[in-house]
This record gives sequence, C-alpha cells and structure tokens, in this order.
Amino acid sequence: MTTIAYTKTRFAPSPTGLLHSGNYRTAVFSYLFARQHGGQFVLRIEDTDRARSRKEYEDNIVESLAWLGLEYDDFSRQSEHVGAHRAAIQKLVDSGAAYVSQETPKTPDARAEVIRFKNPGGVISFADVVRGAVSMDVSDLGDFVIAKGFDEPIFHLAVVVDDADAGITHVIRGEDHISNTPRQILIQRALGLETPVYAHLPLILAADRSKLSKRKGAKALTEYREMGVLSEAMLNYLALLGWHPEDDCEYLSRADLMARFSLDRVQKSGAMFDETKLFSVNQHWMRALSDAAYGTYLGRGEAIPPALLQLCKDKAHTFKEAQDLLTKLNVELYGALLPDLNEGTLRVKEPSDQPSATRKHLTHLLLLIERLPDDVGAATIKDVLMPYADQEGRAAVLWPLRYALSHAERSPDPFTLIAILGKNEALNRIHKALAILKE
RNA sequence: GGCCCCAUCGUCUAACGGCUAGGACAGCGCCCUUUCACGGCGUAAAUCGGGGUUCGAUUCCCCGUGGGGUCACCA
Repeated sequence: MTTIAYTKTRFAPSPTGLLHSGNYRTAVFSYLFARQHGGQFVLRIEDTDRARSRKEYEDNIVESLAWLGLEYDDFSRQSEHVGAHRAAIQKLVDSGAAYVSQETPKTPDARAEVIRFKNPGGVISFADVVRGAVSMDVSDLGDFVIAKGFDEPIFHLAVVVDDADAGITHVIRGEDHISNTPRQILIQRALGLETPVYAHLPLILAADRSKLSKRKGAKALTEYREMGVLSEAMLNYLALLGWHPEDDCEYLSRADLMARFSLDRVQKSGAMFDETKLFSVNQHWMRALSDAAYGTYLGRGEAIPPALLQLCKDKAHTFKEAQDLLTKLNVELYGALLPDLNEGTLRVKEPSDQPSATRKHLTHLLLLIERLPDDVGAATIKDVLMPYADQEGRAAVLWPLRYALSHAERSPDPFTLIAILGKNEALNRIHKALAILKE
C-alpha cells in the first residue's frame, strides 16, 4: 500500500502594487518545495479587492515569475471563483456557522449588512513546518467578517475555499499571515474542509529590521532585472534569505537549489535584505557567463571587443554598471573631455638621473607597437611589450605609455588600452605625447 | 496595549548537548602591481541578560530584556 504523495503549493499575491523581493522569496520557496516533491505549483491572483487591484500589477507578477523561471501549472484569479465563494458563504449561513449581520456603517463605504462568522471560541493549534506547534486563543477575534455580501467574500473566506478547491496541500507564506491562520482553520472546519500543511516563512526585513515594504524603499523585483541583475543570481540570493544549505557553498544554480532546498532548514528569524550581497552574487553569475552571453546582456552584441568585455567582467556587479563603465570609458577615451597631456604627469615615474628616459621608452614602444599585427588582443600586446618594460623598469615604461594613451592618471592597463583604441590611434597618441616632451 | 513569533560577527548564516564557535558579503591590512580595479593572503568582528538541567550548554527548560508581526467591511 502506498499513499499517493501528492504535493501542491501556490503563490497567491494580490495585484495591488508592485511586489518586492520579499514577496517573491515566498514564491521561490513554494516553487522549489513543490517541484522537488514532483508536485505542482500554481499562481492565483488575489483580486477580491476590486477597488485596489490593477491589471498592470498582475502583468508585473506574471512577468517577474517568468523572469525568475518559476513556471506554474495553473493560473487563476480569485475573482473567477465567486461562484464557489458564494456557495461556501451560503453553506455557512445555512448551517448557522455564519450569519448576516445588520450594523451601522463606521466608514462611508462600509455596508449596512455584512456576513460574520460565528466564532465558537477556544484554542486553535496547528503544526507549522517552520515554527513547530503554534496555538492561539481565537475567542478575542470576535465574530469576524467573512464577506461584505454573498458575492463579495473577504480574504479569509476566499483563501480557504480556493486553496481547498485547488487541492493545495502546503500553504507556504510569510509570517505576517501566522495570526490569520487560526481563523482560516475555523472556516475550514465549519466548511468540513481539510487543513493544509502550513509553513510560515520568516519575514524579509528592511534596514531598520521592520518588514520590507515599498514604503521602506524596497525595489520592485523587476527593477533589479532592469538594473542588469541576472535571474539566476536573484534566485540564488532569494533562496539564501532564510535558508542555507548544509555546507558553506553559497553559489547555487537553479539545479543546485532544486536538489538541495528543504523546508527543514528554513530559518525562524527574519532576514535583512542586503543589496550589496545580492550584487556580489550577481557578479559571480555574470562572470560565469560566456563572452557571447555576456555581450548579449550588455545589449551590444558581438561589437564589443574582448578587452572591454574582460574589463566589465573584472569590475561590474550588474549589467547596468557594466554599461555605465563602457560609456564612461568611451567618453574618457574619445570624448571632448579628453584632457590635455601634462608633461609633468607624463614624466612622473621618470628616474631623476635619466632625464630623457621617457622619450627613449616611448620611442621604443612606438617601434614595438608598429610591428604588432592589427587587431591583436591585450594578452598578446602584453607579451610583446612586457619584456622591454621588465628590462627598463615597469613604472618608467608603462606609466608614460598608459598616460599617453588615456590622458588619465587612472585607467585600464596600457595593453587593454591599445586593444581598445586600435594600433593606429595608439601610435597617434604616443606621437602626441612625444611632441610635448621637452627633453 | 492584547495575542503570536523570534534572538550567533555590521549583514546572511554554520555548528547529533562535546574540537580554538566555521563560512560568505561588507570593513580593514598586506602582497601583486604602471594607475584604478581584479586576484591572492591575512585580520578584526558574534552566541542578549539571569537562573536552572547536565560531567559539559550556542544548542534543552524558565524568567527577564530586546526586536518583529498582527489585531479591517485589505490581502
């Protein structure tokens, strides 16, 4: 005899704003858990609050999930399930578990008639996968509202009905829902429904250790994509927020996560969202990209020379940063901002007892570079020039070369510069430098 | 405030009740070096406090403290 090990989880966001990383972290955990159990993961848009729900937010959710690669087996909107909600409300009212309540509206848009759940009181306990046994006295909840009318369910009723109808076995959600759970269990019982397994995840925290929110400056997930964060990196970082593998390995691919994730190792306390670490993880995955793929993300196709690409891989933490770097370099190397050469700076590494060393070195380098084939890489250029630099003194040779090429005290190394500028332009610039030399 | 949850370096975290409390990010330092980076090496940095239980508590129990969540006709 085998029990059918059936697992189904869901991500149930409400489309009332752009969701941030904390929201998607729960989606990541739900997805990983379902998939590694051979189960299903579904997306349900919780749009029962029609006044605040917007299509553009729903689109953003779909887009974000696609970006993260969290495919879902089913898509639905809570508003499509009103029939089931109505039937459930009717059933509760008929059985006496709920009642239509006449009241004086406290706010302008409040109804004079709502449906309240008749709270039986007592202590509700449930076993949370993350937190263990949780119990709460529901008496002080009073007779809570479950619907504004037979066709307008409130969150708690709708969630319970939808999860049951969809056959959700594990509800994985943020800890902010933990105190909602007892009242949802109450509704389940009154409806004769099974209680799913709950796993309440620790919250993702803002810098002040309070719940991450847009108000606290949390970015929408899609903003990170626009900044040039890789999906793989975001997934990796999100998984590390409140979870950690057995060993010290922190760079985990999608496949690694699928193989290694487990709810047992989920942390109980909240985790602060650290953008710096996200960017560091992103840099790791950016470097792991092939040159071709890297170029594609940069949006400059194959036009990007290997020397520039290497420069980006060395320095950039995001593709936005890489693009900025290229733009800045372009402006600095070719733009109107190219400063005039300063003779003193050109000769700053010149040994004081060799007043014509700079002229001599640049003149010799000119010869070496002239003999270089066209379009060679930085590595080859280095191989050709380095022996001379080593022989004559690296600083005395390479500093004036680099300065002559870049007109800047700080820049990429001279070999990379020659590769970027091209042989002819490099020669021109060295000639220009020689021209201002008085000795 | 009521109820609920939580507590290891600045941050994310590791440590069957048993090594010198480990790693990563960020810091700092050194090396590499033609500058800025990259890289390599190293360093500083934590078990909230008090009681228990135990031969032995980061780990288990209690109290305190601190932090967070939640208390809607939002989700």
